Amino acid sequence: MSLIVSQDVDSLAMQSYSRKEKSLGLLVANFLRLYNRDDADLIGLDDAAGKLGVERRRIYDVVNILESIGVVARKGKNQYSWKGFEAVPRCLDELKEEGMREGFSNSNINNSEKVSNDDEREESFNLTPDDPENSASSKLDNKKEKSLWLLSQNFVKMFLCSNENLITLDSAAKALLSDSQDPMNMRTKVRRLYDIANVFSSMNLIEKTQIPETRKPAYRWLGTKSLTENGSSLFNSSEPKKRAFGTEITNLRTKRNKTDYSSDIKQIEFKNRNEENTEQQSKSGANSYVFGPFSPTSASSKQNNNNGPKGRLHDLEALASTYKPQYCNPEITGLIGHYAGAMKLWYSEFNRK
DNA sequence: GGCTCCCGCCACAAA
DNA sequence: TTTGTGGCGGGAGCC
Repeated sequence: MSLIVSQDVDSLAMQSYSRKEKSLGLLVANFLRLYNRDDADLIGLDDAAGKLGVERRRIYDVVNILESIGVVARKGKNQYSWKGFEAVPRCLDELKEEGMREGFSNSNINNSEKVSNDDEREESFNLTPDDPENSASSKLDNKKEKSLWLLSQNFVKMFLCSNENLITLDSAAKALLSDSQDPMNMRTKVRRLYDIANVFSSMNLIEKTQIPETRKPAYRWLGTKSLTENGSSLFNSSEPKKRAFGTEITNLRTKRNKTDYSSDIKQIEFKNRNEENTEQQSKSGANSYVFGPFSPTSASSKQNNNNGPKGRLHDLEALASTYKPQYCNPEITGLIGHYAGAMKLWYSEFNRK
């Protein structure tokens, strides 16, 4: 088996980082799948990050964008409440109304149009935008103006209020840049619009397409129909899941990531804690694995039904295949190789005796 | 080679 | 001072 393991280790090392599996779109789909259920109420950011196996920072991106269309609402520090897809149509109506008032029309998509400032978030930013003396508040104003939440709302307004069927991110960025047309600002804004577009695409609110004449990538508004019709099933936690963040790791940490064992361990622990709730359960075989002295803490209570050495060996191999990308940093894989070798020795001794 | 967008640094606010 | 929040842009994967 050590041969198998060492081959696995080698192949692991060969595997590369996959960007698609870490996308914000996929993350948001998993987020929605996680919380789109009847008993969902409060969402803790740490909890979400832990369950989805991502850094907290990414959860901020997700909730900020989702908040902009009313799926979640900020309750307080570290906490959001789940509003659900039912809240979206109403939120979009309000955004459309606002957008119309603010002049988000076809004519000013290529204008540097302003930014809305009449919303509940103002409370948390505590703005006094009319006070030029107040540099702190103007800083906040500036920050707010650049927030993902607001950018997201304005992006939606562009779709809702303009007659334009297709909107490119470039034109959106130009239209939404309130201050300058500085290329650096443009680049930054476009980056953020990519984030937002990915989230909305994964929710089927918009769809990526091309402008027929120029073949330039553009987005088309699909609206809430597919969201309200499919949303409940598409993101329903009772539905069979696709790969969920943190429950099945297929991505490797290579260049893009610092070596972070704690998150590896956290993900293992989370997986074991939640195995019974995941689709992975039946095929992983890992939940029946008896861990050795180095088992994840939460796994210790799981007992193996298959007590024979061969069964264990089989489980070990199943475990190796189930978890193999998890251990893809040199130190961890080296460690696994070491213990796999030791266990092989132990099993052969055991069989002989 | 340009497009796309993940990742995490770091500034700033809040506790 | 610590913790929470999230803007920002470098740079790497993708096409």
